[in-house]
Amino acid sequence: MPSPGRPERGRLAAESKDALASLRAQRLPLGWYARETEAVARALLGCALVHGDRAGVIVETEAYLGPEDLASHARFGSTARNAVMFGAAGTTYVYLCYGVHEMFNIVARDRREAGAVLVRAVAPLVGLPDDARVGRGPGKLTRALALSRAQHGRLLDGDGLFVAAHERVRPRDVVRSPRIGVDYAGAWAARPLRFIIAGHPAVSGQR
DNA sequence: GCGGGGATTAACT
DNA sequence: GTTAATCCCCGCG
Repeated sequence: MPSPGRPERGRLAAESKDALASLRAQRLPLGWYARETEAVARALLGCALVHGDRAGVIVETEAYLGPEDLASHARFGSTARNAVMFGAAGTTYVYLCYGVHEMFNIVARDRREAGAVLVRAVAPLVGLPDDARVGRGPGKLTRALALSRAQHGRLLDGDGLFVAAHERVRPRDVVRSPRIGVDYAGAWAARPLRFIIAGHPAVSGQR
């Protein structure tokens, strides 16, 4: 008999499978990302980020607007690393930060160039320990969801890696603030391009 | 090639 | 509050 704290393995797997199937049915089409970058960053809150058999609810994002945005990697124009930012909306942009952490971004823009949204935190949803800390922060979320540069440049239209509509977030629960860790960007550092679900335990910068 | 620095995190003092 | 870890990008010459 399985102990109360440790559900039987087959039952857990079946629940996860159902949850992932439901998410797949709610997958956002690529056209959804072809809008103003800020709007996408806001709308991603409450959506599920799914990779393989794991998923998290997005609770924190940042918008990087394009070459004119001095906090964005696009500020140097198109380079070997960031070229995908100048490509199709709905493409992943994954890079290594401080030689240690993988950062997961989604290209999101209308006609303007090179907009992208950094996903900074997720709450556990499927296949993750029920602990808000595992996805709290951009480097930790990629580890929790097993995302790395191996996923760089992929379109979010497959079954293995995608974003799905999940929870509706009320406007009054969304808070904007300056982006984290971009003090080098002059006036751009002060712009309120970070979006969080207010008070959510998985938002970074707590305890 | 070289040198400076980074969209972070955990472990210190 | 400070710092190490640790890789590779980018600008410049």
